[in-house]
Amino acid sequence: MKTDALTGIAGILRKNTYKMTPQRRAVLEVITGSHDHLTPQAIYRRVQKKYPAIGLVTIYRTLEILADLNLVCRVHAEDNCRSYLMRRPNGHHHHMVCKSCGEVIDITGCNLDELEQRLSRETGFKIDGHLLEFNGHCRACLDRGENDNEQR
Amino acid sequence: MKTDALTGIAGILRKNTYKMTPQRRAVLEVITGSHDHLTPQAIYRRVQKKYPAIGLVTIYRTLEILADLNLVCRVHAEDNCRSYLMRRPNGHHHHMVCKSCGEVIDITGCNLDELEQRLSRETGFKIDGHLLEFNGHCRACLDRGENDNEQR
DNA sequence: ATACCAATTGAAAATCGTTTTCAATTAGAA
DNA sequence: TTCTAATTGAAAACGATTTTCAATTGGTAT
Repeated sequence: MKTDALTGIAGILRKNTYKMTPQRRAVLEVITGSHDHLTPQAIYRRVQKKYPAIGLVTIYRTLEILADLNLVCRVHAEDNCRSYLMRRPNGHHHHMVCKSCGEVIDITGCNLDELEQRLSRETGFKIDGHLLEFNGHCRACLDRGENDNEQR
Repeated sequence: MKTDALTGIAGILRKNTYKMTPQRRAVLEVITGSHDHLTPQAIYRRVQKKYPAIGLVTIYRTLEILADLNLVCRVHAEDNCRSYLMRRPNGHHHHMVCKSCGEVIDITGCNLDELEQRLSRETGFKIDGHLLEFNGHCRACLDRGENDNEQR
């Protein structure tokens, strides 16, 4: 499964004149292996365990490419404006983020279309899109006290 | 009207052991006078026209206080994670931002409660809040070509 | 297998936004 | 007017991100 996904991604990269390198593979493994949203720094630290020579710049560059190709999502939390997540559903979706552990749940089917249409009609705005994220605490964190600190 | 609002704010500041200074008044005049969301830099540039000696640090410090007192809103847009806006409706609301001119329209009544309740029920999450913003182009910009560049 | 070229890499420096430090100034209560 | 705590601006510190550049490497063509 993991290998399949990565070779698939390798193909997508090649199609766009990008190359699959061990560094990029390591970054992808970290992102794929996490259900949390991770900052570039967090990804860096994790990748270093498997690939100590990697540079932080490479993380940034890889993330930029992956985001351009829509392979990863960039999450905008209130506190932390930049972290990344493997793109799981293919279509339009949003995220619900646990403030304690960083767990992210995908949400498909936001019912904002009718609101958008109403707003458009009332204000004359042409609405291109929206940014929607829910934040709170997941069941597991609630159960064990929910007072954990933010993960970085 | 302008003077009234500012003296009202002066009172709120005093109640919280803050002082009303010419610098803070200048910042407030800029924010009050704009219907766009403004970055600290943008506010700085505008305030400088009336008050050239002001320091950028003062802008940051003033914004922090005003946001703490809930007198201004901090807006998180996709591109720009930090800009400020006079707080207009008092309760829960969101913004619709024009990508061309920066015009902001307040939206009260997002119908997300039922979605939140459903998600909560289905996933066990305790949802604290959400981040919602619409972006697009306002009527005026559409009419005159809509190709303007981003404002900073 | 080999050669080749464009893409990629890491280190260091540059840049940007933001925060901290500090000594001098100022608002506003007494 | 006096006094004190709050405020100010400059400079330095800081952290995140980007740019520059010479050296390396992936993958296609041979």
